[in-house]
Amino acid sequence: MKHIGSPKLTVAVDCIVFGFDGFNLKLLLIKRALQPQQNKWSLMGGFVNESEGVDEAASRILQTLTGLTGVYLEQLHVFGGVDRDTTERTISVAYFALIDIERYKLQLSHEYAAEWFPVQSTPKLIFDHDQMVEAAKKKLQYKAALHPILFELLPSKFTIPQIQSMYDAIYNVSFDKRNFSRKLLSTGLLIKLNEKDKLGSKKGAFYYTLNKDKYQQNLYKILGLIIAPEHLQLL
Amino acid sequence: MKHIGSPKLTVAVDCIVFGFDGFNLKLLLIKRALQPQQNKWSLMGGFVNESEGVDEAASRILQTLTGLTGVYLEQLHVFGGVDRDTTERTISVAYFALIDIERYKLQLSHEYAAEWFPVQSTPKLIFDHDQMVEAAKKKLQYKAALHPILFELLPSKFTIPQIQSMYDAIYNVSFDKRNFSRKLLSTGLLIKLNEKDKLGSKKGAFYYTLNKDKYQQNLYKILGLIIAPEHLQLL
DNA sequence: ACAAAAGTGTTGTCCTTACACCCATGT
DNA sequence: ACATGGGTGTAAGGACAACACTTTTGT
Repeated sequence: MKHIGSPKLTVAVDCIVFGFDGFNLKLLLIKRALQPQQNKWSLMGGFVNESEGVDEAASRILQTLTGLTGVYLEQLHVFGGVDRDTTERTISVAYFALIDIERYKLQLSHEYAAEWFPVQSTPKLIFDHDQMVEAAKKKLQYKAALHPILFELLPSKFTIPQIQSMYDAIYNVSFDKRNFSRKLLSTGLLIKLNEKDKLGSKKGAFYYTLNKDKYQQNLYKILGLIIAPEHLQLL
Repeated sequence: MKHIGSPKLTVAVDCIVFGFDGFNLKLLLIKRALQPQQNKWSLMGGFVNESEGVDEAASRILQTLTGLTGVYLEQLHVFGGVDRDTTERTISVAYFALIDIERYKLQLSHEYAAEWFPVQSTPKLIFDHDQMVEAAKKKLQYKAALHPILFELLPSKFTIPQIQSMYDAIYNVSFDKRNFSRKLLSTGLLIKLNEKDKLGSKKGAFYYTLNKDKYQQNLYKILGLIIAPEHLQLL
């Protein structure tokens, strides 16, 4: 192979953003402003420029389309098939993010065409974006079984029943509440507050906050959290 | 944003190939044939063409440089920093693979400039390839703790002590041989043969083969194999 | 007073770990 | 006969799952 000019390709980034509103797991989608496929729903996507890193491009694109800043984005997978984009040959680096819907409610204002959809009932998306979402859901289930990442989805104050409904939603099961709360509290990641949330029940449920120091330390650890690894059927 | 021509970038692929020779975990490297950085050691890399998928490009490049075919390659990560390639702006999709060194010994003949290095003593590699190798080692440790993937590294016949020395090598520890073999056998993935390997000891160790059907079924499962998740300190 | 969800306690089972001995064989 | 690594057995402790009842309060 000689040193001729190397081939150049269009490189895109697409962001899968998950959120939780206290009841349902949701997905952030946007109505495409540009051709082709105008007005169809899609993930937040855009092209990587010559002058920026791929990770930076992802942050920039997410911010441009939704106003969201400071969101932790993680690489998911490269979708590089020849025919994935029907218009021109494009490879796409997919990213995914978890955010607390309430916290970003203001940032995600009506200036933007982005909207939350329950993950069970999303519209048909353009290109191979549905595949990307599927891959992201699997990765979320996989990681959440081992790492306490789902706290990213929660507001700064939350109750244990709220967390459980999130786990229940993500795994489509309902965990035993006694064992669930015991396991959760045993991590030492939660700090009990003296306040109660009275919306979900008559009795009210105590609020907790995240012990942030401990959370940071445990992010890179594996916790065997909540769901028994043997019950997972994913890669 | 208007629909102007989208920016185009050079997209490369780099392959990190792990192997095991019965004693040490090894890494396949190649002496670079082309400018720049000629004659320096590097991963197997090349450019993605307009007409091929990224995954296909990875297979093609690995085959071109080493003769290896039919190797399972898995996406590792995209390295997309602006300055990672000192020559021109290039993004690289890194792949990693596990192979049984003996099995591919013939394919990997002297026509090719690829060589095996013990992972502990690899030469300095070009660009950010050392970072890629680090990331691949972590991923290997991570995945191997949960999935029985390390069998990919083993020849069709192998002994339990051999497997253990592989795990010991990968995690830099020495597991208790009694608990190790019990745990391993409890997976039901191994079939005992009537042959013994007499090279490693006077007594000789029984050979086993992989129960392939069961292995395929379990690949997508999580097994909590060998090392206790709590002891892992990796992401 | 009753319905509805929160919260807490116990027990048995299984899995994991730690540890000690015997076995087969080449020299 | 002895040294070397291979192979097995067991008992104690810890983690997990299954399960039932009391508490609080809005209506």
